[in-house]
Amino acid sequence: MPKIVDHDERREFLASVSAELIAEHGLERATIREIAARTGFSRGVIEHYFDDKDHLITMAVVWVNDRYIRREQQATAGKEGLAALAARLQCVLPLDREAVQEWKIRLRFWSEATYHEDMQKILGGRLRLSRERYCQDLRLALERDEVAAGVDPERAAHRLSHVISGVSVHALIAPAVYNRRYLKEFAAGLIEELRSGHGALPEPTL
Amino acid sequence: MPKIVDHDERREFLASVSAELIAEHGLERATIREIAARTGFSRGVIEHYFDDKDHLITMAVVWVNDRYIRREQQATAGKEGLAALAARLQCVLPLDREAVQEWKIRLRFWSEATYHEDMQKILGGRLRLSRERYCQDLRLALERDEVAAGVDPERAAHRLSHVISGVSVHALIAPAVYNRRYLKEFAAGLIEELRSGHGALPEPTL
Amino acid sequence: MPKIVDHDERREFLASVSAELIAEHGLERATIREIAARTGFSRGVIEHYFDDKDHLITMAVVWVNDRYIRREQQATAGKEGLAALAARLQCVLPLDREAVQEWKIRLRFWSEATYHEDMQKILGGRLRLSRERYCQDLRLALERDEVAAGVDPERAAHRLSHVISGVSVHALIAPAVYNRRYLKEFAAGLIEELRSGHGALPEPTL
Amino acid sequence: MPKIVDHDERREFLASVSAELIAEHGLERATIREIAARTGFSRGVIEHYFDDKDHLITMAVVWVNDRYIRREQQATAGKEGLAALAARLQCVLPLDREAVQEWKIRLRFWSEATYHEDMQKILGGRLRLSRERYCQDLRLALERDEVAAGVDPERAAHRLSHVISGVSVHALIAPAVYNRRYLKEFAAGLIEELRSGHGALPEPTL
DNA sequence: TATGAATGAGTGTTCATTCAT
DNA sequence: CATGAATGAACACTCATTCAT
Repeated sequence: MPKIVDHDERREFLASVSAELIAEHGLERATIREIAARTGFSRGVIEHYFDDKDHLITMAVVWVNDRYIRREQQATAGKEGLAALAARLQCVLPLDREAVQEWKIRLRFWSEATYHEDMQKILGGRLRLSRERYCQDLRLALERDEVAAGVDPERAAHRLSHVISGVSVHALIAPAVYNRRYLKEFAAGLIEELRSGHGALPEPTL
Repeated sequence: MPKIVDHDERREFLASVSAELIAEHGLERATIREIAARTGFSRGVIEHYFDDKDHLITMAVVWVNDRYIRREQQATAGKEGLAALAARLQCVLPLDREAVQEWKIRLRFWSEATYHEDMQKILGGRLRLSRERYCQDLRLALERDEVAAGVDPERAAHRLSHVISGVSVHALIAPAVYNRRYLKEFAAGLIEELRSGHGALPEPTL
Repeated sequence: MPKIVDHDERREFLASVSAELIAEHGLERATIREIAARTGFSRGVIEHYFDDKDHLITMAVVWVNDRYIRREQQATAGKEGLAALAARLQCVLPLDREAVQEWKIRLRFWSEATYHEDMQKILGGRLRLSRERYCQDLRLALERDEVAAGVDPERAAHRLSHVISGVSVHALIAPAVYNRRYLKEFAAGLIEELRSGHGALPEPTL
Repeated sequence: MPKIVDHDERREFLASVSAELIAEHGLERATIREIAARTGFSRGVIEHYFDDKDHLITMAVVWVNDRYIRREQQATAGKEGLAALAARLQCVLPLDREAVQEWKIRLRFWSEATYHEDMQKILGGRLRLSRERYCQDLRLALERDEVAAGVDPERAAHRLSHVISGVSVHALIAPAVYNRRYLKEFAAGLIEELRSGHGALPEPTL
């Protein structure tokens, strides 16, 4: 019998190393050679676990997202409404190594999605899902009177989604300005804004 | 008698074609070969105008930014305060081909800036400059009572910057959802919010 | 208790699948991986039955020839002279799937024999044997006055061998022209020619 | 100005070296690396002259055929009828190094044509053309009474084509038996047969 | 006996870059 | 000034083969 190897585990390991590499030095340096070198495996071993490089990269993207989702679920476990939303914010903003890594990778593949329709579908879908989670939190928060009555959960969720992406991306390219402290205050500000109803955006008068 | 060639013009032309290529098919396909083929120049001519590929790419980034700045200056000429801010929004949001192209390129190089310090410095600087322009608009708007008194121009400028980046990037990866109409309404909403003072963010209670 | 496996049978099976693959997609695609995938065996099992890939390929060639010989023996059983020769023709010409497969493989390995002496020895030997079978048929046919008296069996056998190879190979590369009907008429023509003595080649006047 | 290189000449040179390599060690060893090594160029140079390997190989095949056609034209210049046919035979049969080389390559690509439709079309077309040249010779020979009246030029041309391919291929795999002397006598026999009318094949009685 | 994990050589290809002309 | 010939490094990928289990 051959050496027993947990394929899924190994696949996950390789995907995680790929993700690390992408976050560290960019997608272009995430070559099979480099990944093999980092993992200590030979180049050929990767073909055992992935059809080709595309598959590997895709799995790296999936792995990063899965990790993020898991983190978010853990952080929001038992929470609802505004508390859950606050937890989500803590999770998604690039406040720790993992979240920073995730944003670097997200940024790279958002760029990729610009001219790859498949990627656009995947990443666009994820964007929608995360926005829907925000929306659900807001709806529950509204029911519980945790947020001002004037807040439109749909619009606010869109707005939150934008502002989170914006500030996170900015934190990557201007980390001195948009540092941990800034991000934390920013997150607190967002929550407070919803609570006070300042986030109840007026209908634009076109 | 040497052929008379306007070096700067040609350099700019080459940079513009590079930018086009990057926006169209990604940085990876913006090879010297492809640029040479598109411009009709020989591969060798490119090294005359650029030290190496990095230089060429950098100039493409510069070119895109210059074009954007020029557009913004044209759009805001003679305007001040909230009107200028509104004009800036119209300019920067991916509402037309040029702005979309710019965002595609920006997105790609923001990703690059993640692990290239030089690029981070350049792009971080630009981010600051554009934020300062927003801030200046807001200050003038405050003086003229175009925006609610409670608005903190600094904080609002940061916030604007984030939300603009966020919605623009989202428009690239989910163009069906964040389409032209959405963006236009969104821009109008932002202006209205400032005017009405809903954008006057409360201090977060940490 | 060890699993009981008929080694020869399995070896033959593997060889036959290899032959199939060679005929279908060429020698280059007859990889161990592909053979393993087609047979359902693991890659490793193949090395148990064959020293290396060369051995496997050689056995595929042997298998194809064996199959052909068996077919020819069946077809000529109880026949002698011109009747046997006609049967041989029906057997060897690419008139059915099996014969076509055989010719594809033969053609590929004749090419191989061009620069591999071992293969040349094997295939050259087979060529001689098949020619000798033709010759023997002709000798008997002469004894029985089935063919014209002037026919030199040696020379005619050589000639038959050439023309059979030629028309068969041509049928592979121009199947529209050299179709089943052509081949059948051609075979009949060859027999008729021997019968009538038109095949009694004059000595060349050098 | 760059070094001036005759592209066609260089392309032809590279194609000829490829053809040589194919004839010597088979298509599989005709790698770009090996070709580059033989020519003394670097690997990269080949991309200057050929789109990809397929192009290179195709040109090698074309080159071989062109050379053969040129040789045939030279040999048949000023000749007609049976004399031209005899000259063609001298040319095509593997009597010298060049013709042997051509047959080795032909054989390899005939095998390829077995499962590549494009190649089948090309090689099938060439087969037809060469047969038509035989046919034309025969028609003229008939007009001049160089061949027996009963000869059907169409049928004889097909037959010639087959037998030439057959004996040539056999000469490659059994060179000891089908040596130069055999081939020469064989060619003479073919001509004599046509002259004497023995080649006037009777209609098969199906 | 059988498996499949692991290896590493070899392939075509793309590319930035150098440099003689 | 400008060309494009030439180079060689790097890449993904395929494959036969080895070997511990």
